[in-house]
Amino acid sequence: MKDLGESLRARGMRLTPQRERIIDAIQVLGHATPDGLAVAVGRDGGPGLSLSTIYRNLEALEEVGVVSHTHLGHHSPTYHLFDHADHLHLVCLSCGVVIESAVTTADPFVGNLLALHGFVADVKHMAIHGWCAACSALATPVKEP
Amino acid sequence: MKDLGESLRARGMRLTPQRERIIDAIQVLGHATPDGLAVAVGRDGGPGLSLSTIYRNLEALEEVGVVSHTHLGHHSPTYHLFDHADHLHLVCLSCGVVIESAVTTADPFVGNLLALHGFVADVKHMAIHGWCAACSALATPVKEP
DNA sequence: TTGAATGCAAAAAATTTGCATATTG
DNA sequence: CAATATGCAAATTTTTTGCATTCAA
Repeated sequence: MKDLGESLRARGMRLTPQRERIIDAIQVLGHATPDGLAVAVGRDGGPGLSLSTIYRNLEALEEVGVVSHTHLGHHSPTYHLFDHADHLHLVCLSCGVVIESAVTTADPFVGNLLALHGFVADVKHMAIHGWCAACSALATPVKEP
Repeated sequence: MKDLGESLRARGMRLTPQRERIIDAIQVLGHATPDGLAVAVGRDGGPGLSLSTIYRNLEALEEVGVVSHTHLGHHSPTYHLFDHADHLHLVCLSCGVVIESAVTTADPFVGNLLALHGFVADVKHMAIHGWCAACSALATPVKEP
């Protein structure tokens, strides 16, 4: 990632301490939900951040390309650093575990979609749901998280 | 789909007019969000249904296996008849169009996931995001719906 | 008749917005 | 100094829940 301050300034945005703390927290957490971030940021020594600041900044940072988000399930959009975005997410509907897999795993599928529909797929954006090895062995699929 | 009334009764559930109207509306709409259903059901001649009735029944009907839902995006879980569930959804991040594709399109991908991770994928449950032919031609990807 | 289902209103959760104040560049 | 960000509180939006009443079987 280039210099964060510059990327922001290039767009008329500013580098505030809040933004730095949010990024640090995302880095520590790997995948972070907005209110998971609120909690994490509260633990970094500084004062807590307002939820609205978090929401607004996630949006801003995403625009600048520093973070991106994925939908792991019903509720949670989760954010991660853009650098760390190069994998797709497998979410177990039974136990909720999140597995990361190389994007290349999806290459043949992505190729099919392009060939058949002219559709350029971003497989990373939404998680793939299903059942992990352990849970599918038990063969007792349960409801969604 | 076998007899709906029986499937319900077999589980101690009842076949109410509301449930029939909800199913009819889903059939008409193809893909329906909870409050899209509220509107649609309001147009079928009868009185409107309470939103809570709709939510509760979608859950009930899903348990019985009559309908299932998919996440097309941030917000909307969308419901369809189980019969109509045999395709995966491609959602354009730019124009929002929803394309349906055969599940077999994903077979190689699903096979990879099973081989690499022992993960049994349900590719239908979450939509695949990306850019449709028209929008990717314009090469101006925009934000999420 | 009796337990399941409905409707309404109130409660929760998750985001978004308005606005005065503080801060960055 | 000017314009962007912040914090707080209030407004939205979406879904869930409690409870008295109604209705299917």
